[in-house]
Amino acid sequence: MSNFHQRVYEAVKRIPKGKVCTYGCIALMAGSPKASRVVGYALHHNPDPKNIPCHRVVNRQGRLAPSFAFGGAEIQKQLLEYEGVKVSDDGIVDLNIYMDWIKFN
DNA sequence: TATTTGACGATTT
DNA sequence: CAAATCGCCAAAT
Repeated sequence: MSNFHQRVYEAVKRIPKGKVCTYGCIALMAGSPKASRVVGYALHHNPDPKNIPCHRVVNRQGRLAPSFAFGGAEIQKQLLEYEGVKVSDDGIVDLNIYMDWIKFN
């Protein structure tokens, strides 16, 4: 298994409950700031759905991935709200609020 | 080894 | 504001 995917998985697992992270951010933590695409690719494989909260991962706009297909954007929205994340009707989250945990990493 | 592809990002039209 | 385009990187075939 490639070290890169491994890094991505660990990074996603590190996301605190009630917080979210962007693909680019995970890519940055994984060691490649530009590999945001690969992050999505890795999560798409999702070898460990029970430990990998993909619903906490959103795109740069704080918007739920349009091509998201793990059950529908509504599901992700509900999951995030259940964890205390405010989600707009369009499925937009406040990155300014939920990205602040990153500076502690 | 080379080509294709994809849960993205940022910029331009 | 929405669609199109280019750039980026690694995995899959």
